[in-house]
Amino acid sequence: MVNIERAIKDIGRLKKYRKDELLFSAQQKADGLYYVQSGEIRVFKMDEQGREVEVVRLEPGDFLGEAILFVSSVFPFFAQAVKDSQVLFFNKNKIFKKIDEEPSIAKFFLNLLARKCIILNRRIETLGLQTVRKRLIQYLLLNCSGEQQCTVELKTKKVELAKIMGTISETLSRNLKQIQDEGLIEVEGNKIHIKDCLKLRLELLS
Amino acid sequence: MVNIERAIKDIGRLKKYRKDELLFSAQQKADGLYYVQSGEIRVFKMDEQGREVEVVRLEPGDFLGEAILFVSSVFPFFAQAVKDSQVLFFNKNKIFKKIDEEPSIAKFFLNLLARKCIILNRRIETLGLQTVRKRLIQYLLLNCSGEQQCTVELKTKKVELAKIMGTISETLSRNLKQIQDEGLIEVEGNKIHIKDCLKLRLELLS
DNA sequence: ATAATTTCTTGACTTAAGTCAAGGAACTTC
DNA sequence: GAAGTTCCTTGACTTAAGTCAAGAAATTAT
Repeated sequence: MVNIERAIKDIGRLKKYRKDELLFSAQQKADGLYYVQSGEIRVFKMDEQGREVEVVRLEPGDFLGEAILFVSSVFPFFAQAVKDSQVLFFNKNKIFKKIDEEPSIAKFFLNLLARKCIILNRRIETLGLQTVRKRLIQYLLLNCSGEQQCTVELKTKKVELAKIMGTISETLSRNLKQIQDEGLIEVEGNKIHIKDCLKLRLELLS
Repeated sequence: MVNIERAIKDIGRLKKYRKDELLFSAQQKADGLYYVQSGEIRVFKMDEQGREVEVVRLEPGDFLGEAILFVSSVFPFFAQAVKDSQVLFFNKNKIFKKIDEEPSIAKFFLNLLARKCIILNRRIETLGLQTVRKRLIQYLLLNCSGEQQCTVELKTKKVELAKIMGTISETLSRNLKQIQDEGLIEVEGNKIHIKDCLKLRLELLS
């Protein structure tokens, strides 16, 4: 597996972006995919009113554009460096050529896409929960280490987190406060300490 | 592309299921993936209270278990034939062997998974909308032909559809009625006729 | 066809979530 | 370190959605 990753990195071309610089815009031709090596990337869309809506935030180790690569030809969103960042860019044609030579490369990407599907399915299950409270608790549980006591660090602003959970920042704020008042979590800036993971999980049942 | 599909079908083993028969249960070892040729398959989970929660309903041409195949080893859900059905079963090992011989097989599955990711992303966007009304409209628009006037046929019971949209059947019912009263759609059993696709789309902006 | 389920709709009511507005906390910038 | 942003929280209020209960409508079974 280490060899495959090495082989894959060999196809990549290193690109550097300064803070706030765009990696690409929506509607731009998608001729490859990206792998974040350092820094932080913000992926967002524009809604009808022209406001930016964050889709996801990427950290070192994350891929971007995998799905589009094998299906469509233009990016459906924008990508922007939040900090100075280094990414590897993989050209579509190079990858396809490499797959012909080396099938394990294909398996790597199959695994990558499959994992993505699983993550997306989890998010769908989360969003399907009926109350913001439950969606929030589920979100915390999915993003924590799973230990009895642990900490979830929010990488986005609360407005964005609210949007991701299908609500607004005020409601998110109130729910966080309520769960905190019940002694289940402790909010400290963008860190949320979970006091008792198991107890929190039980909240989803009621 | 036709050849690839033929090559893939050659690896598959035909399996027949009678109405209500289970294809597999949750926690069962996932040693392959399925392709629906005829009939209808219901995929569902069990929630904490032991109630069945439908995940998706599959029709001829649909795949099942693609993502799990390349990642995990057990199915996270149940699959059951709604009608007498014929499916092709693809053994995991056979697929992996075939990929080594024939890279285009890999590309087929890459495409399959990538499409799946895109569909899942759409569902996430739908679920992220704040009102049931908007989620419902978005759902209709995503499942219609796109023509000015068209019909969406609901394949599931309304309780299930409600769950998929993160709400309950009563709320779904009321929303459908309201949109109908506004003259945008016409509900006729499990068929929903869209009177004016463009007008309906405009509803998402407000 | 008739009866028996099951599924869908509707009404009255409760609860959760969104809106608007204001103030406070935490960053930036100079 | 003060001024200016931007982001977060809180309160009062409105609107949307969930709950419970009853009855229609549609299926399925007899």
